[in-house]
Amino acid sequence: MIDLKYLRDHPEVVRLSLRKRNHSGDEVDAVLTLDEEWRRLFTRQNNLRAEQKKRSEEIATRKRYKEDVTAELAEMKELAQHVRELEVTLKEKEEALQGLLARLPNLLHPSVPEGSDDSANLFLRSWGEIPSLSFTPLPHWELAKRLKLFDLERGSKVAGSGFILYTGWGAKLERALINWMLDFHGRRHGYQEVFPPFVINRETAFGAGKLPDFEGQMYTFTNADLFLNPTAEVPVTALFAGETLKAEELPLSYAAYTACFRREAGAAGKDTRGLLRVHQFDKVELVKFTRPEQSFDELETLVRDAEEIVQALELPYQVVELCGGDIGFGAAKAYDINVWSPGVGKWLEVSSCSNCTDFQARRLNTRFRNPESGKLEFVHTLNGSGVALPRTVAALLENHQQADGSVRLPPALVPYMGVERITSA
RNA sequence: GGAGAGGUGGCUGAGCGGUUGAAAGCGACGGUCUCGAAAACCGUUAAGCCUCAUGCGGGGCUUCAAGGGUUCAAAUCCCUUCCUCUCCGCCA
Repeated sequence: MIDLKYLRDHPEVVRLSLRKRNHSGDEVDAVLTLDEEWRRLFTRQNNLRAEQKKRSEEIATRKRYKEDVTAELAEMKELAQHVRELEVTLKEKEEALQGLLARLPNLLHPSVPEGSDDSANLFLRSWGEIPSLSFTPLPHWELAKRLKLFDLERGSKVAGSGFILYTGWGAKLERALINWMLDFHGRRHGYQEVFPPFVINRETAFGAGKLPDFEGQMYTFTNADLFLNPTAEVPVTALFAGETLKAEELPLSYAAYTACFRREAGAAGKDTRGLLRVHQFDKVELVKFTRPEQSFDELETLVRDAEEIVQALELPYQVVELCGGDIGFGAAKAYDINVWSPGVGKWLEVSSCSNCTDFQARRLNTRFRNPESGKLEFVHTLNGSGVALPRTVAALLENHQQADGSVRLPPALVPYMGVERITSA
């Protein structure tokens, strides 16, 4: 949520930020108009309530002296009715205003590049060499078939297309990667491990910015008002909703594994083969709660932490900064990590790291007391994949495939897998 | 799922429908005392919003799990929902 007061004082800044995101910016005027109406009504109601309270107290005193108050009670009845009516219209206005505000994306950091889609994302750096193989690299679904790593048909049979059944070494690799990533972030970068629920309620989904506009991307239940979690960012960011964190313990860093569920409605075809786009996937997510002045520095270390994962997996990657048109709803600034996939011949997004500034914290009401000012302030929240598994597995298989059809495992994974390579035997 | 108990400020915990935004205690902060500290004593100690002044600040409204209702007036009465605890049932 954007700060309404800020929007009032700096409508131009908000408008420009919206335009950078391919919005018209007219939302700002709608908010301002509604806000003015609301304030007018609010002041009126405020004054009426003050009168009501004052006269109620008078009635209380007069009754104590056994005076007759029937005339007053009649008048007050009318006043109470008036207040009630005003309350209803005020509430309508307020809900409309909140509705508009809840749909405004976060303010972009001024450094975010201009651009309407991912083609305008800014290349920052790359790491590793694209392997030059003596043979034609196979795509991961082909390797998986030969090595019996996952079974797309049977996954479809039990749940539907886009739900993967991992088998044998494929299943073990999935488990190994999860354990290794959690250990890695815990030991090397000091993230505290949490294992959140895989379902989230409405408040949590709203707080993270997934509602009201992205409800369609989540799986819902017919017999409970819950959602299957689309990313661990949602439950972990909401951990301290309504709480006040201690300034001295910030920044707080958490690493969480969850399965992630996404409807990906309408997505089918060439970009969705194998593990490229699925309805359920595993992900280790990194979440930070920071003081406002730290958050952009923390974003840099967050990306580096995620990069170390793909480095240890020996996967060539590039880091790009997302442009205004490609950046997520809650993010003020974001980076993607894309690994090279020789079998598919594409860069695959395996991580997205965002600074959501106070956008989610305001929705969730997660604050800290600033020791300098003594005031309560919203924390900043950050999240980043560290990293998402399916495309990482795809890139791992494709980059480390050998001429003999086996797949070499990077040293980091060997202790977790118990073997140095995956073979069909 | 059934039965019961309960949800009040940072915490513990009072609260006959009418100066109770809320006693008391603890904690925290400030002060007195002290060379310093402890103890003792004194004081301060919720948040959000609107508005005036915009330097401190002033005025008003809201908030006692959440939502609705009764009433001139609700922490207090009624209804619904959520959560916690105990017992039962079911279950890996």
